[in-house]
Amino acid sequence: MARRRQSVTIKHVAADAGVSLQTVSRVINNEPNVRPAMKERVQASIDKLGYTPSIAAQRMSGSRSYLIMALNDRERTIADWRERRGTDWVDQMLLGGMLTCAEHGYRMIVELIDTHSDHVERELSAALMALQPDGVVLTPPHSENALITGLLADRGIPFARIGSIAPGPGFALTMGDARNAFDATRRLIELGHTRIGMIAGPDAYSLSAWRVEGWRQALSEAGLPHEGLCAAGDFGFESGSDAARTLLTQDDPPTAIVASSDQMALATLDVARELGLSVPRDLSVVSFDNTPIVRFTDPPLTAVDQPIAETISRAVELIIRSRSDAAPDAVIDVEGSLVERGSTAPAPHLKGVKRA
Amino acid sequence: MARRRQSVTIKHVAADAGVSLQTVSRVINNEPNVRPAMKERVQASIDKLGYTPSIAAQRMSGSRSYLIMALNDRERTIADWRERRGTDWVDQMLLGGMLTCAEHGYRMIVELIDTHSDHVERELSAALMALQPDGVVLTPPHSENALITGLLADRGIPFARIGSIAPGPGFALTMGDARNAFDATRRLIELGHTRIGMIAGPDAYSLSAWRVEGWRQALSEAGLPHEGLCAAGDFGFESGSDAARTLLTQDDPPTAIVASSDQMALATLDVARELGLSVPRDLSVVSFDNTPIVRFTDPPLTAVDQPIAETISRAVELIIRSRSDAAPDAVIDVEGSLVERGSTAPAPHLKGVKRA
DNA sequence: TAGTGCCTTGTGAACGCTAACAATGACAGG
DNA sequence: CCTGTCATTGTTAGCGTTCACAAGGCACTA
Repeated sequence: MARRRQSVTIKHVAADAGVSLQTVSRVINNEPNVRPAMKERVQASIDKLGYTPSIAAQRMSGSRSYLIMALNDRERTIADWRERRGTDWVDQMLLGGMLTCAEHGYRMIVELIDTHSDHVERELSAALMALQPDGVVLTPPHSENALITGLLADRGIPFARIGSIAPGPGFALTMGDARNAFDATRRLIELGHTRIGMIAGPDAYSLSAWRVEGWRQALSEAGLPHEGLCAAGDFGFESGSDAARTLLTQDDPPTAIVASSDQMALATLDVARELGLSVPRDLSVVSFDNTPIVRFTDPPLTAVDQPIAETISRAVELIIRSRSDAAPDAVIDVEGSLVERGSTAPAPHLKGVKRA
Repeated sequence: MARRRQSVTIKHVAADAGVSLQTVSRVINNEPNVRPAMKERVQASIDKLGYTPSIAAQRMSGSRSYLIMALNDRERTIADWRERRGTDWVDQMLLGGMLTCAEHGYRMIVELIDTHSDHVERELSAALMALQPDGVVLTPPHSENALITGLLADRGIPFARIGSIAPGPGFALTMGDARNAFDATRRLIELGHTRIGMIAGPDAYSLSAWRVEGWRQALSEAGLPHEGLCAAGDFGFESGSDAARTLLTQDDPPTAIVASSDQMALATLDVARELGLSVPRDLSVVSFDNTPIVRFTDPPLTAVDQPIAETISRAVELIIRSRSDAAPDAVIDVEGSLVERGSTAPAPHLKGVKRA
């Protein structure tokens, strides 16, 4: 009820140390021209009174807000929540991003915005005004949204596009999706598979396209077919079931499937079981993301490890550092890897497996 | 580089509408005494210019910050991240809390603080000053920390204690841990189990104690023993393995185990496999939390559904509403439930199962 | 008609902090 | 000894918003 003002302000510190406000401000911000003795005296007062600057006031006077805004797709986030899916992105983002922010004295705040909405610009603008972040991390599919990147570039706010390979304004951080899909497919080919299916992600995500591209290229190089072997989902479990069913119930079904997300791979395991196929004996499955869940499935999933947390962490560092350096837009490639578990095996010798 | 001031401020709106700043402010805050015609005119200017208030400035002048701070245990969060565990709390909190905040025009920001540190007060104080949140959500084990609750109560900041049943300052929101543990144990007894083990959480969490209490009470009521059947972990996978091993390698091992977290239940499945025990034939397992992962294990886990997201959501609503109403401290009980899956079955008929 | 009160709008001051500039002092070079 | 330069500190104004209060308008009453 009682509107409580800031308990200890810079004014109190200044009074206690017997100096001007500005001097205290200088100490707080570690500015160069302060005599060591003075600095020490002020610091003592700060410690004594337990003073911490208010970022609201700092931001007001044109300084940093020490806030990095992570922009996430609202639709997808809500869907994840409703269906009680694991939230691969959100938690990785938070953990990787928040901890890195904290290391540098920053904070991360997650903001949800609909990508497909007509109000993207409006909403983003509002969020920027309200929070005054020093930088923004864009996750797919926002990373590809020209309205968003344009607005941020216009305002001169440093930002990073996660999972986007296209050069352009801001930092682009890719996790090598094409290469990872290529390697995973290549591995399946080495295991003797000749019909290898792909469950792609939604079109709005350019990384979906890159994964499909890697898969297709590996097949081409080996002279294997890809026609009719690709079905698309939305990264979620349900859509994965549909896609897997489509692929596995066709005339000459694949003996291996690369799924563009862990959830869709889980769905593939379910569908396989339903069709009487044993994994990995009759069907090999490789998933993308390698979120914690895949270690505990039956069988544990061979997965492409997409180092999401590390990528976000890198993004945050780039943004924070870009304040001091002149910010050169750059494309950063974070290395992924294939983690082999129990869901992949040599191709079945008996061709044309019958289903239940 | 160029220090960019707020693009559209209240001043621009006032000029555009030809009124004073205060009038615009009144419209923004939906204050009563504004003539409809006036309100409409100002609103038109706001829409036209795409104006959004800066929360920094709002907070500066003593108004709300529209920020709710969620306080999480830093140690545990970092551990979750390092071990690539699923983050049951963080993502549920975010999803439940953030969405509810958004509905009311608020934002949620997650702040990590070490509970065991000597600097709790210091860190919390700093966070409060920096962010000026309108309310705070405390998750275990912070919910039990008198230093934290005391400080918040002193400052008159509304806050909620998640997973704490003790009355005291702030809202207490419990998920009925004791009752849920009781029900789960009761169910195992109905299935004919007579030796039922418990893998408890760490002492710092009072909900650990409540779960143990529920388990013990169910056993007592049925005249079953509990001595030597409880081992403690830290909610994480590794500690769960140790605890499960301790319970299952004793002379007269339990035929059913209630684990205080999904991760520890997963570990129990692993240890059972390692010892040559088949779940649920030789051993029934019930877990706590019901995070998404438990649907996909082998076998799928019977789990106590702790409605974390809903609880956080309730907490946020209480906090937001407490601004207007006089805030009566209250204890809210959110109903949990038992979700039966494949990891529970009637007690094995052959007693004294030998292990490999 | 003047007085009373409410409803509506406007006016300064303040919130906590920093940028820009001014002022002070020390020290070196001429 | 004077002057210029640099390092250090202080002073003023302003960031965008709301609070407390003042002022004006109108309707109704006496």
